[in-house]
Amino acid sequence: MASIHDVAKAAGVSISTVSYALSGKRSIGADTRRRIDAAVAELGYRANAGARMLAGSRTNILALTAPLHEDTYHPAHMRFVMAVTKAARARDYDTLLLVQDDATAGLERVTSSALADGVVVLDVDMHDERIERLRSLGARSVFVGIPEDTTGLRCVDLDFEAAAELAVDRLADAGRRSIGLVGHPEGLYGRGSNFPLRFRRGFGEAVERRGVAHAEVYPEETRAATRSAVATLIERLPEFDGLVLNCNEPVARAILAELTARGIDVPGAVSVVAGGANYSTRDFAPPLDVIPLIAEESCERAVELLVESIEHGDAGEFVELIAPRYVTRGSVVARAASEASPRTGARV
Amino acid sequence: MASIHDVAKAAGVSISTVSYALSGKRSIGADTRRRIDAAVAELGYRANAGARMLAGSRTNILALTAPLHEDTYHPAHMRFVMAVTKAARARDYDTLLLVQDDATAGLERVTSSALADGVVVLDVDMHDERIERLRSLGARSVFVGIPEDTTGLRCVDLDFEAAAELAVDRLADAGRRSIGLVGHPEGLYGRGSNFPLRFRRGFGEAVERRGVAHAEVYPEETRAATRSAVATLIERLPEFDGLVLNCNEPVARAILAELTARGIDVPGAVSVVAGGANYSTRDFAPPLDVIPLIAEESCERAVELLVESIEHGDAGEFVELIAPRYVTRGSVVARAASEASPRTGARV
DNA sequence: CTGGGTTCTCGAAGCGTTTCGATGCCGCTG
DNA sequence: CAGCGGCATCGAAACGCTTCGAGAACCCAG
Repeated sequence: MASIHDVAKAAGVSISTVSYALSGKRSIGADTRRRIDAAVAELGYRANAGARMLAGSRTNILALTAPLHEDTYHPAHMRFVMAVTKAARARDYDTLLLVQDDATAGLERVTSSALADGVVVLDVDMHDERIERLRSLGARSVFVGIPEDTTGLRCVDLDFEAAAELAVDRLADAGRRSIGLVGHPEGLYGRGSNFPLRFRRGFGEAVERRGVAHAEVYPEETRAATRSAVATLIERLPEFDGLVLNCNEPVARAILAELTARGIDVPGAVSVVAGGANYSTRDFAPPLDVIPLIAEESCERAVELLVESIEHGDAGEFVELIAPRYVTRGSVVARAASEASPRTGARV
Repeated sequence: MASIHDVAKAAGVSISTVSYALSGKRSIGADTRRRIDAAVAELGYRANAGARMLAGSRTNILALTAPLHEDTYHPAHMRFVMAVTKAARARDYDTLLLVQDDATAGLERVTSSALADGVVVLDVDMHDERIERLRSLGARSVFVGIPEDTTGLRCVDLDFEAAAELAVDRLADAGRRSIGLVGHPEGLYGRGSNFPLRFRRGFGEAVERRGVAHAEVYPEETRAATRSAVATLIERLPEFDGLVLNCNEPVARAILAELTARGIDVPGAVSVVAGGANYSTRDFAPPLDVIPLIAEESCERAVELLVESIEHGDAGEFVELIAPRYVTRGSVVARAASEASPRTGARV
């Protein structure tokens, strides 16, 4: 493997000149630069990563801690992992994957051995054990998600509370007075996963503020569960006419199918909004209004901020919430004033 | 951050003694070892990764090239990524993720900069562009999957051909004479994804050998597609009485549901085997006989072989096929000899 | 012609490990 | 008691890069 030594020799210059030519940290004569570039190309030179880390005290590696839980929804999880990796590469960083038990234990390993310059934290719980670990290690990190106590942390995420409020507001604005929430499976809330809880909190505040009737269900991804979830909503909300979905794609589809099967017209009888959805609702029947959760967006921003802090050393804590965008696809319509019971009406 | 220097001073020994104590490559006096261990613990010492790479010319990092295609089935993909990462950690290796366009381009970067000691190749295509790249780089690698030309490569995977044959044989042994195959979506075969093709090849050979009627369908993951897939099988196979599934879980469930919806009795009228399935069939209705594809198994072995070659330098090419295991759950039963047309019979 | 800037290049000092010979010391054998 | 083999330890030389300080060459103003 060619070393910087070989390049220097081939170009007839010193090692340091090669280094400066490649890093661009000092000006280099045009001719010298040409000869160096030629030598690099010919030898296929690539700086040794270990040497570079040692001398430069920078690794150009980001650790990505992404634990996998029993109830993790793989497609979404994968999308975030990919998004972080892509964003890192765009800034010339590689990504080291920390999973399972190592998602926590590995943090110490990679940071205190200076294997990674920073850590991207995915799948954040409200009281995440990685927070303390990271704090005590003094490691540079960014959370994609907002835990309960953000003191000293840097966090980026979609503003799920605002997203939930936005969804409720749109439904309420359309005259919907009885709004259901289809959330994630119970377990997620139980273990403190941050975004379902934040969404639910926003939902609770919004229905309160708007003074609308409401009910929540948390179905698993099975046909039976989604079926009974719809039944529960109908039972608990006599005037059920609005629905906010904050669940994964298969559940969303199943809920919609169940409404259809019951002869409930969407959006006439029940208007529906998908909130914080990491999937497209364009090919749903009908297509749903949606407040999208775009993995690329959060992850891009998170990596950007992390890399900036690595390279320019500006620390400081912050919580950056990404404002929700509302995409209209026609699944929310004004409620016909005359209708006494929308569901009954729809059954005709 | 404490360096080996600090540890040496704290323990009152030389640097090299600390190094040998930690690596175990030379014997160390009991008392010295105790003092070193104490110093390490107290200082929270952890060897600098860059320095270790440079001096030891080993990084303890594996690159994992896992491109994501349009049609990638995320849960399965994720399972393999996780399995590789876990297996690597068990041997004290970290995993660097190479995705997207970087899945190929990144190979050169990480190997020629000596960032990784070896490469695990996932999601292998029959004519994979990474093969040539890896060959020309002379990089240590292991493929999880079997491409068309394996010259000079090391490959590990479930023996999908044998799995398909096993599935057909079991059905044929049970007297099934008209066997359908539900494969993956067309696109996968088109782009040359290796395992669906290998499974299909095995299926083709087996039905030929056993002299049974056969038909193949390749549904997408939509209700309409699975429905029409079943219709096609029935149409093409007048005596349709056996079915091999080599598709993803949602499709498998949908196919089964469709059979049920049509009043086709499983396993009586049509016996079913899931082949090369990366999901559990235990909670299917009915539970299916299965030849499982266990990500952990292939990935464990792949990493084991890769690490061994890194650490003991034994190169050499090989193709290691993991023998299929057949798990009986009762979805294959002997065909009643009297029945003329099993499907018709089942409808009663 | 001198002095002071630029601009480009170089040598050398690290960075924190691993690893290869020593070396000193011990107990044993002949 | 000399000589020898083993064990435990040490010093120093890499490993390949980055970066600092300095020097050479040149130009321009005074």
